[in-house]
Amino acid sequence: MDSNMIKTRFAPSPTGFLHVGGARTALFNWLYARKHGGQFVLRIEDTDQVRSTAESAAGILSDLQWLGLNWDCGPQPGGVKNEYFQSMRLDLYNAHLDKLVKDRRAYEAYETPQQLAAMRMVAEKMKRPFRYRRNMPGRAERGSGPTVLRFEMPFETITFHDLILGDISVGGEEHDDIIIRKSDGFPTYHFAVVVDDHDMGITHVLRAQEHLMNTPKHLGLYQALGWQPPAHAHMPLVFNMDNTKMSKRDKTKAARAAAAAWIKQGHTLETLVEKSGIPADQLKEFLDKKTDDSRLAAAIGAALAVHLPEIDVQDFRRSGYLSDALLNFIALIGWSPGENREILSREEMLQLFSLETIGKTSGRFDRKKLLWMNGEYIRKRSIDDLLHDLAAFNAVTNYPIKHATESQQRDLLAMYQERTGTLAEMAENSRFFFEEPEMDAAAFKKHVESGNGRVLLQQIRDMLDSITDWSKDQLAPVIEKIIELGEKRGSAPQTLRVAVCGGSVSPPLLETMCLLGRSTTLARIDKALQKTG
RNA sequence: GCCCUCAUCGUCUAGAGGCCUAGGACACGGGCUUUUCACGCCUGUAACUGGGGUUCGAAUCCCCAUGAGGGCACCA
Repeated sequence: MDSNMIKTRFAPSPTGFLHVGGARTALFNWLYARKHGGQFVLRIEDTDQVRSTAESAAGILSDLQWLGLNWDCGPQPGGVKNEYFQSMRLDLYNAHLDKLVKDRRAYEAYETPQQLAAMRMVAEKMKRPFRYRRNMPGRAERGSGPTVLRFEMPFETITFHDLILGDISVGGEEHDDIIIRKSDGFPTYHFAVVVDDHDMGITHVLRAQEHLMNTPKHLGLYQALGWQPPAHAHMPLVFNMDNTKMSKRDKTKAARAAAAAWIKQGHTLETLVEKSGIPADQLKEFLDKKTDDSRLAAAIGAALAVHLPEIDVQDFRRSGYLSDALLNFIALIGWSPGENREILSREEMLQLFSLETIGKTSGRFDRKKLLWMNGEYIRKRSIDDLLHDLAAFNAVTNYPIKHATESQQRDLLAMYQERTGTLAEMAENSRFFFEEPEMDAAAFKKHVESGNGRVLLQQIRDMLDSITDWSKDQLAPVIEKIIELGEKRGSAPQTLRVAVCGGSVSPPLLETMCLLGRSTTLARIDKALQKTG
């Protein structure tokens, strides 16, 4: 192995789903490693015993796989915990912890959380920042509280060169002696990252700017352990359009608002319990903001047919975004390939990517642009590729298109490719192919009931009925004739469309009726005729 | 409160002292095309946060102000 080989990592904590921000961090690390023929490591930072779950780790792996961000070292999808889970590396951390204690760089501290809170309060009253230091007065006595290990930070200015932001300096008086081993015996994040990044030979740490102020702490640890630190690069953050942080709370907030609006309309809580399938007590807790479970938010959103903002990678997948489009869009927040390039394949991204072209300013997540880009991807893609995308989409959703045959799916993809922004939009709009549509009353009134709609429809029915071979070739000339029917060009096809599709919008009638088949088409026309009585 | 970072159209961005009358894309407006909805094509509106320097010349360099964001946990 080349000792100069570049090695990056993505190190999520398994306390929830993979967030788009995390996906971007993973992407940039992946790009950097792949571009330079290096390695990309995936490490699960599960040192928080309370919040970490195996389920969440598995979800992160599958989201990364969906995005196509493959890793060279890391957990095995579907496998048991291996050495890329921090909870499996306690011996290693303890060995280095012991060494720091022996070197007198780490020491025990005994304050209770309450005592620490009180100390912070005092500092705040004095309008001074609270810094825990070994030589500070009033430290708790041994045995008086839980035992943690703290690292004695040097009292000196720490300067480092960030590959994106340039030189960053933090004065000695700003540091404090961070906890490196918690009272439960687990290392804290700060300690575990340093040990692991060193142990795994990570050469470049590319992470979000929210970690910028952690870097001096980590550098202090590297120095104390006698290790060469990796290069650091802090990327700009991504926000919502209103400049708020993108978080799962956006989903719960939207769901609560929808529920409140529903109840305000005069509906009862019980009907919501029924519609959403959420037990009453859980629903109440959620609405009272006692829990932030995004699953409940999703159930409420589905029950009330309101769209919740996508935040996690799987939200975007369920909404019918293609992984390539999502990746492309995410890459362009904070990075510009130059030359006015925007739509980029993975290969092109790899070719154009560099740390120098990553910007410094934080960006906003413009869903409208993502929607446009997703449409571009759908339009440019082959039906074969779209079929794969659709399969991945169907695996996590439950629209009727899920149960369609491959040939039907192909036909639908061909029909909707030019007129849909997402697979979910297509799945929703194509419902009428599979189930009897609920008639759009306004459209029915306008195009079928009023004027000579009924007469036109009867005429159309007769013309269609005479077709023996229900094929595109036979249907095409008939549709041409239908277009000319009636006094206003185009009004007859609308009458037919409403009768057959249940609304005034559908793909072109030729393809639509072809896929629908003769008997269904005629039956729906008959039903519409009957309805006009 | 303290520390750190950032600052070009509504949004993502190009721009490394003269190529800037500031370019591209999304969004928005107008038009063409059209069996609906879209797609597509043409076209328009729209920005260098403010103030001081430096320089023959500043969106670009420096300083200050302002604004925005991040960090200050036994979370990562």
